Amino acid sequence: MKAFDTAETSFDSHTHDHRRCVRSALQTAEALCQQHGVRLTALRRRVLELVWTSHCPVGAYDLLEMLSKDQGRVAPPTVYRALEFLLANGLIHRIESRNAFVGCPHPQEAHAGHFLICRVCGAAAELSDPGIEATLDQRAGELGFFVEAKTVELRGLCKGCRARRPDGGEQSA
Amino acid sequence: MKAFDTAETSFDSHTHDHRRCVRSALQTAEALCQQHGVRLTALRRRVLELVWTSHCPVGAYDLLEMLSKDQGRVAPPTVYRALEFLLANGLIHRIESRNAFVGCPHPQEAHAGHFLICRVCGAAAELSDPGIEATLDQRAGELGFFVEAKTVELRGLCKGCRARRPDGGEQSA
DNA sequence: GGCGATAAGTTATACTATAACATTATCACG
DNA sequence: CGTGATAATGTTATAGTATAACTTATCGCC
Repeated sequence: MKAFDTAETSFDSHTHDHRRCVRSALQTAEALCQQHGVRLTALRRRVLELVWTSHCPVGAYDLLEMLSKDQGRVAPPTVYRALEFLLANGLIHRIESRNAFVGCPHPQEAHAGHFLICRVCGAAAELSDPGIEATLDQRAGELGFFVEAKTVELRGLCKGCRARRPDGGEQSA
Repeated sequence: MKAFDTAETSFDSHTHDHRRCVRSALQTAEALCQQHGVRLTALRRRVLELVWTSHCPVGAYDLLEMLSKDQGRVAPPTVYRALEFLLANGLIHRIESRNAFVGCPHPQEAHAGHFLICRVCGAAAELSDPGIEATLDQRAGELGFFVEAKTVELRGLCKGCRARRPDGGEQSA
């Protein structure tokens, strides 16, 4: 597996052309679902698009509200089922420490998502680092533990937010 | 920092003398709170003791129910406030992927908790591995990210549960 | 004993997630 | 086509997790 990260695009939401992210994500999703013989229905596609509105993890009830703007009234299971599908097919990741969801930028390759999450701008950047994987797997292995799923979430300040407010978000004195 | 893990004691709840774990945790907590000039009140102490009933992460509402057995009726803020205190003082950890809490076996040293969580027996073992820390910090650092908090949770099968049911918990055929 | 600060009690409510069952859409096959 | 199996969505209700806001009690200190 090759190293991979999205810190540049994720923590730079203001300047990069985010529509490209979205378009690309949807295209990849279409192709991948086709290839796997699963159905990216209009609803699922729309939820994926909504998750991709930004690089910030978005909550299920936020999605619910956004969805309600299109369709009329929407109930929780609708969005949770779409999320379940997207998770199962690796198109999004769940951020456990926020109860929220974020688009996966490289769903082609099966992988656990490792995240840097900025507490100021809220963006989540995905890492995929063979070093991290290897270290974790090795340590678990030594203890006889068989790993099925990994959650790695680092919270703090991204480069940009650090530069803008070195104190980390307090009002400036 | 030295390497550290609790896989033996955590994944071996049936055979080890768990009362010793509890007693030791409470003693350490007393000492530490004294030392830091914070108050381990009867309530907080009791909640810590309840969290330590086992090596399995326990939910806030489970604690609520247990507490109600002692005291009469107890409302959520009571237990959440105690948990908040215990978290702030490093006496317990929060397991994000379960919305649950587990006692910290070495609260003397400030550290992020890294966990192995068995999906069969439910126990959570804490790792503290300089290698993991270093790898994560380094990778974040390269991307200009300042890490304030880490969540590392590996879910799967512990050694014992693997031996008992290689399939991982399905009914045997 | 009175005062300020910290902790706990109380009530209400917000947020997150799923169970269970009814209905509709899709697709393979005859 | 039609029809029946399967998958997807709609609907209603409820379970599970967490916090806001305000009141009362307790502690430590002068």
